[in-house]
Amino acid sequence: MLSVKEQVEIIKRGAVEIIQEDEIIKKLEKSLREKKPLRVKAGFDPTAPGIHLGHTVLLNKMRQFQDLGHEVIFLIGDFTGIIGDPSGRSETRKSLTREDIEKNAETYRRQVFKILDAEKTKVLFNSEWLGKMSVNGFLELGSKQTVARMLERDDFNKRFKEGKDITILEFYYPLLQAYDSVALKADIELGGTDQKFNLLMGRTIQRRYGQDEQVLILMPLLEGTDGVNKMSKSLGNYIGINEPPNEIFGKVMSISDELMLRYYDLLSHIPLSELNRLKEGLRNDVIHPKKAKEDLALEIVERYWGKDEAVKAREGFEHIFKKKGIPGEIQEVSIRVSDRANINWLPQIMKDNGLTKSTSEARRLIIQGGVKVNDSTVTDLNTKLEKGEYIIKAGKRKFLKVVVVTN
RNA sequence: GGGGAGGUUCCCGAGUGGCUAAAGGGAACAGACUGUAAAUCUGUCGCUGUAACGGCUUCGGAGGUUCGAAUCCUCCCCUCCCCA
Repeated sequence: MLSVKEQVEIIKRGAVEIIQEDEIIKKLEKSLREKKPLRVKAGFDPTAPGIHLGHTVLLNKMRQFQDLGHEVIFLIGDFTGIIGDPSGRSETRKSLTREDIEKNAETYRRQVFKILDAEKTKVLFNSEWLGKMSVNGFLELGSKQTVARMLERDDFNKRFKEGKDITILEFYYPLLQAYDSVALKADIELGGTDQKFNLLMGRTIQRRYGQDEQVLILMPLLEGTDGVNKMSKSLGNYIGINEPPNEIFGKVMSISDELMLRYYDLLSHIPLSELNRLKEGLRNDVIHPKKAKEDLALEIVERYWGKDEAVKAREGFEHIFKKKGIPGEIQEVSIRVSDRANINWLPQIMKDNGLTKSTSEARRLIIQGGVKVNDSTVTDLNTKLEKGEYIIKAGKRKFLKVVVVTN
């Protein structure tokens, strides 16, 4: 095991804030002395099983703890998920069934272990203890915190001042989450900066239950591909680690230069010295931003798909956009003209195969010059594809290979 | 419990009887320019092969008035504000 000093250095990299730094040193010292790993907790929502790069910031940190020999707990907040998170507006709270949660958890595991060490990861569900909590226990938990303290949380405070609804249930959320730390006797909890209040609550509640307080390690939130909002599936600005290599590559290439630096900071594993050299190079125009972005895209794809796929993705990208070619592997459909009227009408084909949502949209795209068949721009709305093979290009990145047969 | 405001197309937000598929902005998409970046400019942005000054669907929900309703009436659902 590494020395305390070395460990702290690794733990601190990338973290926005550590509460409290001297406590983690003490905990690490004790752990080293007693040869007892620290219990590191990180909670995940059971609703969205698609892991994207935003999640990986946290997961990477978890992995580092594993590599340092500590015990990492991947906590799935299934109990809270069943109730449905009340924060936010009247979004339909889909209460998840037991099976849903199991299924999601399974999907989670599969993806998460691309980053975490499966052998060393303990996956737990908080329904295990929250589900068994008695009313007495629940009330006791409620007695551990005051309303005034609760109202310190930004969004509560704001809503309270504006006279907006805050349900009692919402007050219980941070408490339940905090109780997880009690149940787990967590030494450390990892989370995004947006979770600061909730994680702090964990410390308070642990103290009230007579436990040592967990140390908080707050990780930055990764912006999505729009460069503004945090990466999330609902905003559609995410890059999922399960997406095909060329998709990931393409999405990374499409981010702004500014955002690229941010991604380098949060996602790249290259040594700090190298990173600094890169930034310097970009500043002095010695390194072309596109090259830097390619390297980043390559690194990210490689991490989740391996070197071969990453190189292939880059080649595919070059091929399509630099040489204006078409990708090596594209979706292929075959159409039988006699099956249905208009089945070979271009807008219909585009709609049927998901290139556009409607024939109207397809028509617009054609009118705007955004559709190519076999490399030549289509101008005729009445185009029908007769017997043969065609490559349709719709917009910048949608391709379809169509084989038309007559009967 | 009493009084008041409001629910409009992906989002914000105009619109108070026909000229409204519905202003404006944002997002998104396409084209130009590029490094498929950003910025900028231009265009598109409900569906529908008689693609059209056509038809159909849309303005919280259900009915009604009218030649005609997002706009008026009735009932219902929901949100917010003030007072208690």
